[in-house]
Amino acid sequence: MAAAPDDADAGPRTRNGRAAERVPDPARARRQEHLREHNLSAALGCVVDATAPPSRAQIAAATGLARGTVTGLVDVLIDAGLVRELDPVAAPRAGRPAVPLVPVPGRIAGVGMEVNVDYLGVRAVDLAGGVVVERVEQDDLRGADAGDVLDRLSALAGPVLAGLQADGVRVAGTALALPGLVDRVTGPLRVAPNLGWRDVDVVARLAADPVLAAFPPRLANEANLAARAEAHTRRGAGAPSFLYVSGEVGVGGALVLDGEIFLGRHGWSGEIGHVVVDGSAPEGPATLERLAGQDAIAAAAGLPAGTRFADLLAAVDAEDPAAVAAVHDAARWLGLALATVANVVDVGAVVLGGTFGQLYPHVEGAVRDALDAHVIFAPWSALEVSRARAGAYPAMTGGALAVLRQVVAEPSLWLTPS
Amino acid sequence: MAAAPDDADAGPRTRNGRAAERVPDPARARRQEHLREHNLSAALGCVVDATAPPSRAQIAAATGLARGTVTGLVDVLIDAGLVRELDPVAAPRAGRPAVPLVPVPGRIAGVGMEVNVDYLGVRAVDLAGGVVVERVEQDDLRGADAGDVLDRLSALAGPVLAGLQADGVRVAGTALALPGLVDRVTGPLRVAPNLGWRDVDVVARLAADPVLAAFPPRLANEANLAARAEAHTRRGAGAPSFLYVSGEVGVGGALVLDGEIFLGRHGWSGEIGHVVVDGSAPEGPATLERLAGQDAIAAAAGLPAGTRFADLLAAVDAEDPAAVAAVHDAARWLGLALATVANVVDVGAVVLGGTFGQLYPHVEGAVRDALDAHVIFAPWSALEVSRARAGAYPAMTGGALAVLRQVVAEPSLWLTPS
DNA sequence: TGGATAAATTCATGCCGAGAACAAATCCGC
DNA sequence: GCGGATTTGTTCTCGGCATGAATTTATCCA
Repeated sequence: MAAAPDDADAGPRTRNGRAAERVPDPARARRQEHLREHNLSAALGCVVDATAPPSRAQIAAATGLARGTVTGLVDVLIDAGLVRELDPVAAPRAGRPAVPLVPVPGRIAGVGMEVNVDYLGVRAVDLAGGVVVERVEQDDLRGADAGDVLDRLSALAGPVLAGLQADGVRVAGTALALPGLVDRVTGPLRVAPNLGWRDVDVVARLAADPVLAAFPPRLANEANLAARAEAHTRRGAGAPSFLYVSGEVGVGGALVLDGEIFLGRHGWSGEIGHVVVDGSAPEGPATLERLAGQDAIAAAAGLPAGTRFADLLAAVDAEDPAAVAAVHDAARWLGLALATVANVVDVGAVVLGGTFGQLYPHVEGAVRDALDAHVIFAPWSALEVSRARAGAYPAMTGGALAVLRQVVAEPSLWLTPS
Repeated sequence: MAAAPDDADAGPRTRNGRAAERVPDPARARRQEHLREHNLSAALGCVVDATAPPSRAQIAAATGLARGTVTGLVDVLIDAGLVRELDPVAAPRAGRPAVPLVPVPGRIAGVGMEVNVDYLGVRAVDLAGGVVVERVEQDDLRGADAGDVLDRLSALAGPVLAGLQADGVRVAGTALALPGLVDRVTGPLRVAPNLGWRDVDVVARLAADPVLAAFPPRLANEANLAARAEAHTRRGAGAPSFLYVSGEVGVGGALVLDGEIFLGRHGWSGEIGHVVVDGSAPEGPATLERLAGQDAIAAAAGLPAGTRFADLLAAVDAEDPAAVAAVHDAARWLGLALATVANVVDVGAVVLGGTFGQLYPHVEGAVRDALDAHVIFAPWSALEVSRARAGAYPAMTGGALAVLRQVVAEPSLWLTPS
């Protein structure tokens, strides 16, 4: 097990190969130097992930470190320009007021890019979680040439990166979300059915752009990154765990466990669209995507092939009986698939995003019913069902956050202001 | 060179009184001491998990620690009686011969117990992985009173525990495997359908036995523990990851990721028997267990209800056409369920245990076909399919190993020979 | 205004891993 | 058979770093 120099990966590996977490991971503190790194990471993580700016004392309490130790760690982070003090806030109690600590905004940014069926775009997020800049172009990219589209993405993202650097923002890296199967590191895109892409060396193509060449993107599945953004918005009371469903033209998904995306060997986990829910369908075993994908719903609703989602949504909101029934049917299949997954991974919540999020009022009931009926542990612990709250283009945000997570995981790489 | 100037740690290293005061342990006594604990654990883990006895130098290489550091760690483990040196083995190369290190056999044991539909038993395994003692009783326990069965288990396991202690074996703890839904720690058994149990406070009942009362068992699902044993036999080239299927009367399963059992929130993961594979079945959505459980196969084979598995196996081995067809059909459903799970968790291998292991030659083909056809990433990375190799009653072994894992995880608790 | 309370800092202490030097034990070529 | 090469294991010094107590700072409250 040598060093593993690929730090573009999903974080440092422990002896188990699992992604390292912030606080409760004893497996990483192997050497003395790693001890320091680990504690720096824990302190920075407290500041970055907190919903309210923590004081040094709160960091000490959260990490279990001595207060004096935290003082030293925070000094380092402040000197590096990663963290800044706010003015002390008078508390409604006796004692010296705490000094709130926040990530320095606009200092370090992660850049998330996305190519999807209907749009492509780029979004930069700083350590404080704020959107620094974003560009999105709407277009129907089904069947478009992969090279052309990637060149177009370069033209969009290159100036954004250049602009960030010109403004003195350090770019921590980039990530690219794609609606298909991509290897977890930087391997080629295997297949993106709804784009019509197959075996595309995305990174090489983007490297043709001189600016992007300096920031080779981590590739990831669109649903996985969207789930990361969702996990970010739901942090707070501990790291959330849920099953995320991202309906687009296809049906994607991701598994979030304790705030971490579960990637699996290659990063191909969460393909809930390929869950087989009807094994005795006349044309052969049918997957969820075939029964509840956008095209299937439109067809069942009596809408012409190639109907845009907006039209379907309009029909449903107008309470067109066929459309409502079609959505309800799809929701039932979705519920069955989710119940299946829940039985296998024992997760406590389901989050519906993408088109299913937009159709939420019309799918929630059927999904709940299916879960209650088919999840074996439902009588003791019912699954929570909710709607995605990460906002528009969550995969772009998720990609940026994935990059920023590297900064938090290894703060020592960012201590020298370059 | 063990021994050395013994005068042993007559006093616990007189840490200047600090040791005594550290006992309170505020939530998490952190860092510095955890570093030592972690490295001790890593060293012991190397010795325990290795397939060939490692030398100090190999431990240093595997953990990344300095050789001198490893010397110190190993000294502690040897003094504690957890590890022992073997005679140096002349190597076919230059250099001082390495001193192989092995766990001391028969010194510390984990005890795994199991209650299943057809038998109950207990097995003790020591740190070296050897079976110290075991007792199994065959009986049909379907519908038997839970209290009676647990008393019987007490009568079986109590003397085993007493005997171990009489022989000077330190019992690290006990685990109990059950064919049902149990909370991951020691919560009550929620439901074990094939035993006909529901909401049984297993731990309390076992505590009625004075010997067992001192070793309250960790409860776990039978398939989960069987998978742990399977992972143990498959260690070697790194920690294995696979999807384990345990066919008994029902169909259970477990997810093994990097050598660890994936438990989920409550320990209810892996219930592959409740995967919905035929959502449009006439009587309502059908689970894998309903279509490929033992009773379903027997019925499809034209055998009377309540047929014993041995009779089914005999019919299949005799190439009874109905039986072969029934098994093949079940295998197809199994393959669909496994493909579904693989699409969601991106794992690279499938291991068939329990009855599916015994039927392996008759199910392998259909399972492979289904996986190839329905796993989205199969064209790039086909799933390996293999048969369980952990031997008889794997859940008992897995339970014992689960207990021993605690010893490896926190060696400091076992340093004082008590 | 002084005491209580809490946050943050300072500092002496000691644990622990790193790394180098050294000792031990073997193989190999001459 | 002898010396050098090689690898394992031990010893020892050094320095990093967390710790915990004492101290300082800053506010609230009676």
